[in-house]
Amino acid sequence: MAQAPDVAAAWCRWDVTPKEAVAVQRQVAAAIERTDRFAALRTVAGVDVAYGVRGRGGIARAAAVLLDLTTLSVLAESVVQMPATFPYVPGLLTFREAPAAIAAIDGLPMRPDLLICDGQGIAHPRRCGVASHLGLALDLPSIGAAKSRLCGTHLDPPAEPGGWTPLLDGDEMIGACLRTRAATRPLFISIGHRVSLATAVALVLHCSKGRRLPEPTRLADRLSKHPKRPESR
DNA sequence: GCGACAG
DNA sequence: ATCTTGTCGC
Repeated sequence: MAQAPDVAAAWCRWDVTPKEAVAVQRQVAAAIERTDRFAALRTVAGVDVAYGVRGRGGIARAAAVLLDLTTLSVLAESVVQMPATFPYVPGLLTFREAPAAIAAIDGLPMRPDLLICDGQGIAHPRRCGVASHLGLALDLPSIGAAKSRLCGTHLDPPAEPGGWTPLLDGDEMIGACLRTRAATRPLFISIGHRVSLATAVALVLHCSKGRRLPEPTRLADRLSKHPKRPESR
C-alpha cells in the first residue's frame, strides 16, 4: 500500500518537454470544473507576462494586480522576473508563462478570490488554456479573457457593449466572443476553472469599465511592461 | 500537402 | 509577445 512518492499533481509540473506538456494538459482538462463553485468574491487578480527585458530576450516579467471586485480599486501589486525557458508554442502557452505568473500571484499579500488571465480558458484545442491550468494549479476560480482566438468559430458579436456570440468548436460551446466596448475588437471569454461561462461574461463586463480589457488584466499588462521600479536593467 | 496558430 | 512614427478620433 506504499503510495507513489512523486504524486506531485500533474498540473503543477512546468519543467517538461513539449510532448510531456500535451500529456499534462489532458490530465488537467479532465479536472477542470465548468460550473460556479466559489464563496463570496470580494477580490480579483489579473496576471500577465511580458518578455525581452531591454531588448534582450529570454526574460519573463510577470505582474499580478489585486483589485476590490466591487470598487475595482487597486489593493496590491506584485512583479517578478525570471528566465523564460519553455518556448512559445500555440496551445502550450501555459508552460511558458505559468512559472512567472504563479510567482507573481504568490507575491501578492493575500490570495485573490478570483483570477482573470490574458489568454484562453477551455477555449483551447484540449480544453486546457492558461486560465484553466492556472486556476487548477492554484485552486482558484478563474476566467480566460483573450484578445484573439486560438480555436473555434463565431459570428461577429453585436456592436453594443455586452453583446456576444457563442464561440463554437463543432457543436460544443467553448466560450463567448464578447464586445466589451464599442468600436473595438471583441474579446474571447471562456471558462477557466470553477466559473460558468455566463458568470464569466458577467464578471468581465463588470470589470471592463468602458475599456476593451477588464481592469485586472489591463493593469497587469501595463505593469508587466512598465514596472514602477524598473526590474529591467 | 496547405493553412491556422492565446502570448 | 516584440520590433517601431506618426496619425486619426473621442
